[in-house]
Amino acid sequence: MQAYLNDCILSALDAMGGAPDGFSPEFEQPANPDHGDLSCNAAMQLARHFRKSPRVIADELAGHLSALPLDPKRVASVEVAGPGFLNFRFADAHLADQLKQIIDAGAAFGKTTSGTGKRALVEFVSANPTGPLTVGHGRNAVLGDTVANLLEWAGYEVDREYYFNDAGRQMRILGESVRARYMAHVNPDIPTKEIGEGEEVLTVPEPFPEDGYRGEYIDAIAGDLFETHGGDLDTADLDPFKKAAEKQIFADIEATLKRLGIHMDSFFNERTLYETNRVWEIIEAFREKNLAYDKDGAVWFKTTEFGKEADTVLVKSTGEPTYRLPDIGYHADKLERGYDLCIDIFGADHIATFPDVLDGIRSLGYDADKVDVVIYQFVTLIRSGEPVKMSTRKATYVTLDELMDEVGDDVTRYFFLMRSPNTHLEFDLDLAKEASDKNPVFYLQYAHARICSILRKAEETGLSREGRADLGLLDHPTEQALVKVMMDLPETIDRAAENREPHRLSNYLRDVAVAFTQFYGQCRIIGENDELAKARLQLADAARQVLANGLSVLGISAPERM
RNA sequence: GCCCUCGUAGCUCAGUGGAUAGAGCGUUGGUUUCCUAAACCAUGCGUCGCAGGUUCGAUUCCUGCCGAGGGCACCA
Repeated sequence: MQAYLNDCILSALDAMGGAPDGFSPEFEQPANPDHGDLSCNAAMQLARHFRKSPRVIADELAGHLSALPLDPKRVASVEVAGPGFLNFRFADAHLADQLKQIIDAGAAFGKTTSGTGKRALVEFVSANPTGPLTVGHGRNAVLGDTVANLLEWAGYEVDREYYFNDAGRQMRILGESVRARYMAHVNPDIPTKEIGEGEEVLTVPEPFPEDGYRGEYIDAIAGDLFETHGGDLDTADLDPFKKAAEKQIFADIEATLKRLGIHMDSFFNERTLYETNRVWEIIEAFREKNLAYDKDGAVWFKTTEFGKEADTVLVKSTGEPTYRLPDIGYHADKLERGYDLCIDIFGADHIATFPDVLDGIRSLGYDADKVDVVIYQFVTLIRSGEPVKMSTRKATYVTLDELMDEVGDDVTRYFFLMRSPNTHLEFDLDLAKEASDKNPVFYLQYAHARICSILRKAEETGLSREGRADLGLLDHPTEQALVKVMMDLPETIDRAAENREPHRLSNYLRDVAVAFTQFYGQCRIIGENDELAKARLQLADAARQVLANGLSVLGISAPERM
């Protein structure tokens, strides 16, 4: 429709002496229904060009448009309003036609082709296996998975990847923490000590590292080791403890993700980048380009070349690379795998780190424009009106599993998706628990369940929705409003995918549910004459389909009964 | 000090350079012989942080200031 009107306006402009090169009219859906179904601001844009007031230009445009003339099956009216808007009203036949298209597309309605033929990789979660996923990881996980879903609906072929490192300092401390707990299982009389200060004081076995992991899961892993091996494990060797912890924690992480409906296509271990020598090859490449040099026993990256205030370290004097080096290698690897788009989902604390990585891969000759970073702001947990400070190591956190136990899987996903990624998310636990039945997600699901109920009841009364119906009978304002909002699903998905902003879809689905509920409140289906009932049944079924499609993109269930 | 994000209704937040800035929650009142009341209808709620600039037009873009959060390690 917009393409059609675009052409019409351009030919009208030709008749008026032509528009400037490269001009294309802008369209928008007016917020106020009195302003029609689609409005165009061409007259205002061209005020300077024609040296006339927008109002006059709009009148002339409208005149030429009616002389074309406009297809009466699509456009019912065009009028000039406000400072010079051209407001178009769609013909009823057009709406019926759109509804038919929604019905025919069915479960595929909403899919677009903007990414067709392109491959995308979404990297998310990427937590090192040092503890259970927390609420903070939850936002990352749900955001990443939903962005991936959106890209799939926009036509991309999408892979989901989890990047991790099981070799660093954190993992060593993890192993030491488990080992100390294990030693206490073997010898319950082992000397203890106190670590931490104030309210955070914890009594631990003597070998427990000062900054060790305090969570109960550590002791559970140690307990399992003791049950399996008794006291036979050699505590001089840290490796078995680290391995056992990693294995168990990864299993827990995967189980949590599965509960959220998330499946990773691949796990990428940072170690690979060392085994293939890629990181050292990158350093050599940088040296050749005069972007790396030695100083104080470390290898430095000349980030000043890219406008930074200071150079940064690539390899510490201990010989251990900083995160930058493997990250550059990892992104190079992704791009070599042929992806057209690589998306990273990062918390706001990583906001300053990725420019180095992008500069790095760009200077290696890769197309850094294919990398897109989604930054989300932190989740602030509120418990009893107080913010909860979270630390994995101190075990003052709420796990994702606990959250799902409290509020349910669908609410958890929806909560993380209902706000823009770049706003701080205030998560009031008490509110989420106590008032969970007031969560908007239920409103969407309820609308879906209600339609399913109507469809069941219609079937019982022998009313069929199969076959041809006269959709032109749907002329009630609430029916037309519903069709109009349903038509927007593909564009909403496209925009949400393009901007990596799932909340656009959450908000949209609420609009659909509202439009359906208003229709439901004013129009009956069962009990009307057969022709009208059938048309309305198909309309309701289409609304059900739109809700179901949208919810599936969000990864939220669409129940048939509630 | 420098960088990033945010500042919109009592609260939590939407808002594509456009017309009278929206929704949920909360407030108050009403609605059920009727396809799900987990609902609907009505109701009030605003110096869009402040000041400039660009524009026919700015909550939206630019600059400065104020405020909140995050980041500025040989941590990730």
